Amino acid sequence: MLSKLPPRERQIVDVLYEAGPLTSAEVGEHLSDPISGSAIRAMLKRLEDKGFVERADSDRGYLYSPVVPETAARKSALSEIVRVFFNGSAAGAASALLGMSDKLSTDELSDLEAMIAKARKAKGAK
Amino acid sequence: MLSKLPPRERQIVDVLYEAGPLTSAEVGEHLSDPISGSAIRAMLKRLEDKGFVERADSDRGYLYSPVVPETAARKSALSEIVRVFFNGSAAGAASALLGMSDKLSTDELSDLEAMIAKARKAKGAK
DNA sequence: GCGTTCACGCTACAAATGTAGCACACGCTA
DNA sequence: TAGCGTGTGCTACATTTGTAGCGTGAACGC
Repeated sequence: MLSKLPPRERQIVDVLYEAGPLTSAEVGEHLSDPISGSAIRAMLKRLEDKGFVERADSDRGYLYSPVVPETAARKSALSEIVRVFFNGSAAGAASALLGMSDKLSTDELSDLEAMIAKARKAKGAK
Repeated sequence: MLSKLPPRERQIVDVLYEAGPLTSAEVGEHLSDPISGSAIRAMLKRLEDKGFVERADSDRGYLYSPVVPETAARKSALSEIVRVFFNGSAAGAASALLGMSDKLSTDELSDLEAMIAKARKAKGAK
């Protein structure tokens, strides 16, 4: 689980999820507070040893990417928040999300309504 | 920010958010993998020094609680996830939340629909 | 008054983390 | 070939974490 990672390492895998496969140098660029290249490489190695990231050869050097599929990581992260901050209520979290950002497009709102309709339907069917 | 905390300390503040003000002993009870009482107290002290938790006297001993208001912590945590896993789209995250849990009550669904309607309205007004 | 039981804090210490520096290998170019 | 620039890894080291043990003082029961 990602939540077992120390802050810096967590930050590294985060940028990996955020910006896809990256070289160690690119990871550094995406970091808000920069550290030396060798420091990053050391982190990456530790993460690799722990099994959180994997790397592949490329003409530009090694490309690192997270091992845990993004969908699983998402789910895990969301569950965590729902449990800790919303008393287990996914709907509460969703609601907070809606209230948080005022920059939702009409399309997005429609999509959400569709999701809700679907959920309701599934419920009825059951 | 909570994301700067090491895993164990993070875990401690999490139970504090989850279960409100607690004594150090109670924190231990809420921990999935138990550790010694003095270990917990040491953590709590560090968290206090760092300014993440505060404590108040009570007849049953000190009661610890997070310093950062829960609403702020929620928002911060959600933003984090939205940025890392959903490319900045809050709607995407909300959608994932809906899809994740099949145990949403009709009431909750209605609430969400109301939120959406409100968001749409605000958008139109703007 | 005396032994217990809590609730705490302090000290100590092993392990993990965060970081930098140095050295090496490879591909290019003057 | 000698001299760069790049991309890597290894080693070392200070700091931080994670954890337990011991000592102390207050509260409680006998």
